[in-house]
Amino acid sequence: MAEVRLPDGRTLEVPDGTTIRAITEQIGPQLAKAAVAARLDDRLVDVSTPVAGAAPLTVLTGKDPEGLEVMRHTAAHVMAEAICRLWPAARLVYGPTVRDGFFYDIDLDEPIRPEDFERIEAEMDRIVKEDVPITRIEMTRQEALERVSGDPYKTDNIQRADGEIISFYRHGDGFEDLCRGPHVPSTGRIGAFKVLSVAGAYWHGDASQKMLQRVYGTTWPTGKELRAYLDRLEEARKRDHRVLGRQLDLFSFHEEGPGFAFLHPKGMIVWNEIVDFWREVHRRHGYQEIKTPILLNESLWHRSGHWDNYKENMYFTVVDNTTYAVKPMNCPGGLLVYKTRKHSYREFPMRVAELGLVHRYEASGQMHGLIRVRQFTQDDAHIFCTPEQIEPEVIGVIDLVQEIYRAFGFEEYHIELSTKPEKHIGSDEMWEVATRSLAGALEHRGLAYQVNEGDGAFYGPKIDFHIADCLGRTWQLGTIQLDFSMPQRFELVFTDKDNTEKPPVMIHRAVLGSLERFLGILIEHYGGNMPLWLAPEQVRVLPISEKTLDYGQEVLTVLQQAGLRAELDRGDEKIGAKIARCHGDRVPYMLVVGPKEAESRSVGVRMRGSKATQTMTAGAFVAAAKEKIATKALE
RNA sequence: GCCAACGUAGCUCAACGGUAGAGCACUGGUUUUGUAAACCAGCGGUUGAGGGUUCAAAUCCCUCCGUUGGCUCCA
Repeated sequence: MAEVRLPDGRTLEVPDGTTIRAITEQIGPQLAKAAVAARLDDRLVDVSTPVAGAAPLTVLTGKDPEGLEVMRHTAAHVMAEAICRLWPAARLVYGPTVRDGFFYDIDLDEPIRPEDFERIEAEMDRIVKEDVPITRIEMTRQEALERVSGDPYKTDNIQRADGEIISFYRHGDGFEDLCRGPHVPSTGRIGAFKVLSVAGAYWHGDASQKMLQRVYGTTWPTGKELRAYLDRLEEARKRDHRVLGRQLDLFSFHEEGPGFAFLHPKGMIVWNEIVDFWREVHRRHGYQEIKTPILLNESLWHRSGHWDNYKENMYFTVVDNTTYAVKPMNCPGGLLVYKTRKHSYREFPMRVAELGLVHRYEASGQMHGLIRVRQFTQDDAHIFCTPEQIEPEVIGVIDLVQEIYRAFGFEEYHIELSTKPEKHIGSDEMWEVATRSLAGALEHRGLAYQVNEGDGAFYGPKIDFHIADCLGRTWQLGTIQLDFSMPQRFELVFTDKDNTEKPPVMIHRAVLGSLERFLGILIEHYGGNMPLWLAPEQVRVLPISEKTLDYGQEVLTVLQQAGLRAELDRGDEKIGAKIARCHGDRVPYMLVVGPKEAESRSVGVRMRGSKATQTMTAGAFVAAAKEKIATKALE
């Protein structure tokens, strides 16, 4: 007899070899109908799996995250079959689930186009209606290799698979695919699906390999959930910083300068507020600030190693037969400043910041609004210190990063530690010491992090801070990079206690990363609704009619005298229209002034996003607003 | 850079072989308004650029530029 323990604590005794499906039938017809897969003894399995011995069993339905993932995985297979029916020449490569959906990589010379999606969905519908059982076939690795012989992709997949038992899944008569599983019991059980997009993807993510067609889709337990998901996507697009940037007149891009952002007056207000705050925090954390040139002689870049390691991302210009590079990084210039005089251990740690404008040539396909550009301002700093000071300094930077992110309301970010890449300078020993110090600092602060082997900068390992945009794509903001190489290349020294000259350790770090990117992420984070301290226009005075325009002007003067960024709506529209426009412009406060308010010398305060109004004196409003600004209230 | 799609008025979109149209914005006028968009009129386009096919091209074909979604690469 087998003994399965259910999540509610019950134990069921069934004969060995009883399938999970039979057990679900025993528990209840509802569950039997809803079951898509199961977790048996901590393994994800098909419901057709027989049980033996004693094991915990959790039956999964589309409501469980794991069950939904199984549905999505099966949906990928169903889509693959549909595509194979429509394009018999298609070769299947790899079809995993991703967040909120799945994709299948397909090798097919004829392009699959968005107008084909309906045909694919119709064919999938047919497969779903057929509702054929999905069965698992197991065999040895050798048998599996023979079964797929001639198919380079599946052969490769088998060679990469773990374990000696290789499984295939088959549904209907013809369709079979190499797969670890598990899958839902039949093709009728994949929920409400939609084919979303198609894009090129290199085999194994290697640009030297063939480009495959990656077809993306999603599926949800019910049509209602599918529609809710599509609505969410639609909503997310409204938060897109490129859309809001145009709508709110913050910035623009032009064909004349692809990848170079033009900041408009309102965008500059946000920018300057960020910079003011940044300077205040950095002064408090013991940073000095410098500014170095954008164009520097090519020879400097030979010395720094950028010529050998970064040339393809750099811009150059020739004047008087001399080649200058447009700086892609601020460090070499900062090192020239360091070398203008002797340094003592007493100055260390020396924290030198620079809001440096850098240019990096990015291939055309990777630009993305403000988030990925060819010219950006790094909130850079270089910390010169002794080896003993590395860990406390890195901890200090981590604390600084957390303080600044918190001020903007960023609670969700993740941390990555990147190690030695193939193309690098410096000895293996240096890399090891540097990498250990970074990990040590993270562990000291008890922060979880993910290791990216081989993803470091060419001069040292790094810690990166990543934040997601409106569509869930994550981007790197802050970074802490250790560098034992650059000081050697530039023969930097400091005089130590024992009166000998030694090379300092250099830490490159950025908190916001790129101001442009940060601004983009910030816009999406707030959906354009900037907190009061950042809002380009903080208050708008709305007269009920021209009759109270004069009083409105008076209130405006009070607001402006108090240092608030305020405007007066002089239009002759009705008050409802003026309010609607304020919402569109994302103005945090609306002050309605009509005859009543003029009479009592007050203002009717209405907050963005709310219907409630409150009457108070202009002075009381100013005091409350200034308090919010001073504390950088997030509302 | 690669794969696919897209590019029409300032913005959002329509017209899909027969000499470009709407809403919003903008300008002028009417209205003098009480809490999420009053009314009328006007202005506005060598349809991203260049070439080709055709009696005729926004529409079909080619090249380039830009943008979008991915891949690769990075802040």
